[in-house]
Amino acid sequence: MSFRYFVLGLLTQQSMSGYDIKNCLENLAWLIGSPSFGSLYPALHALLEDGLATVEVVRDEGKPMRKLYTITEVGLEELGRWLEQPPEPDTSLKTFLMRLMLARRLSHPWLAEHLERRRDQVAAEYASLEEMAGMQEGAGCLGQHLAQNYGLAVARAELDWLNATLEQLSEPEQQLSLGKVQEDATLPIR
Amino acid sequence: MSFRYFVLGLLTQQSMSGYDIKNCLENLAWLIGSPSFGSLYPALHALLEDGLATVEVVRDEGKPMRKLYTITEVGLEELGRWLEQPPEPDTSLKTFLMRLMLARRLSHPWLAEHLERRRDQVAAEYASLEEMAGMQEGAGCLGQHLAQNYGLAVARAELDWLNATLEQLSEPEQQLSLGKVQEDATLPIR
DNA sequence: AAGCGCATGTAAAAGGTTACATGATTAC
DNA sequence: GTAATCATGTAACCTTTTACATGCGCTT
Repeated sequence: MSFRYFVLGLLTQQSMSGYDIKNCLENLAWLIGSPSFGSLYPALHALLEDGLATVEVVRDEGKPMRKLYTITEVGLEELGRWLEQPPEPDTSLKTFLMRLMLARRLSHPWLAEHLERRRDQVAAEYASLEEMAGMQEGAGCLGQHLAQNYGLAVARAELDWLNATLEQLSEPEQQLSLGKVQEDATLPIR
Repeated sequence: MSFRYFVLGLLTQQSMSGYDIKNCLENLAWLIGSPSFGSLYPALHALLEDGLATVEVVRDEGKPMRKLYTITEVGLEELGRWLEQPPEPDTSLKTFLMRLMLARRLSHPWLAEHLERRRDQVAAEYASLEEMAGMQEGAGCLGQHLAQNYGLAVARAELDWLNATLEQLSEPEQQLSLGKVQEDATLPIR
């Protein structure tokens, strides 16, 4: 399950509690989904058991107790292995974005490869949708026509973004126009 | 589970076997996913049990036996009920597209409402992503920056498409530029 | 006769959600 | 004192995938 690794990746940015993680994923639920506590807490327990993270009970005055999870060395290695896992023909936007979000831990060439892979996948989907649309040539019922158009529009937007970003990446002096980006910045938790 | 109703909806276009359905969804796996046989066949059995569909064993010469599923009157009613179900704050593109694909069975005003609902949802997500991006103002680490941009680009494309389509819908004489659309056209199965 | 594409199906396992249970603290 | 927010956790349930099992008919 990839959520497990994504959560592990989030811990590289900041030690967090289950509640923190939930809050920080809530904002992105649309893009990558947000797990329920019923799966999040067990996932954290599993990270502990596998030695990929450690806990520390924190007692801030005037606040309920929290359990801060921190990634371990072993966790970092395991995460690295997941991030650099080969091909994986996964068409899901979700998985792509989960890895993209952890880009800080990615080498520059790996990032480019990640984006290129996505571009190739989307391009293939785009072509197959176009072919489907061509096959029906004015036929095809309303719903399918609409759904195909929708899919084509989204795919086109993805391809444009990917191509533009890859181009920026290939100009090393530009650094993606992200000169101001702080390497240690974190997701807003609440 | 919405897949069940979607499968039922596909049967309104054509009587199909489980294998047919799988093939015809494979093309759209990118957009709405394709269930495995392990869930598809049981789903079809369930439709039978509930009287929403009937089977007929077909033996074409020189071919293995197939089970053709056909939607019943009761199935049509049940499907109608599902399609017209109220709000449902579902942000998933998948569910939206599943219903959109069955648009033929939707009344014109219902279709517009369906699109408007999606537009409102996407607009809300867009706003919240923009707000998040604003909060970080040049901060935020590379990955989050990229993921947010990606999400914004996709949302923008969706909004453009939805607005354009809604506009076309509001010009009744245009009929969505789909004058040639055949009401009885079907999805290509293989 | 071996292998492949068609075609259907089941059982075990994995993964997730829902609903529930608990408890501290703050605001009204 | 009671509702709301913070915070963690468990168990029952539902769904889905994975892996397996089966069999026809065509081609080599």
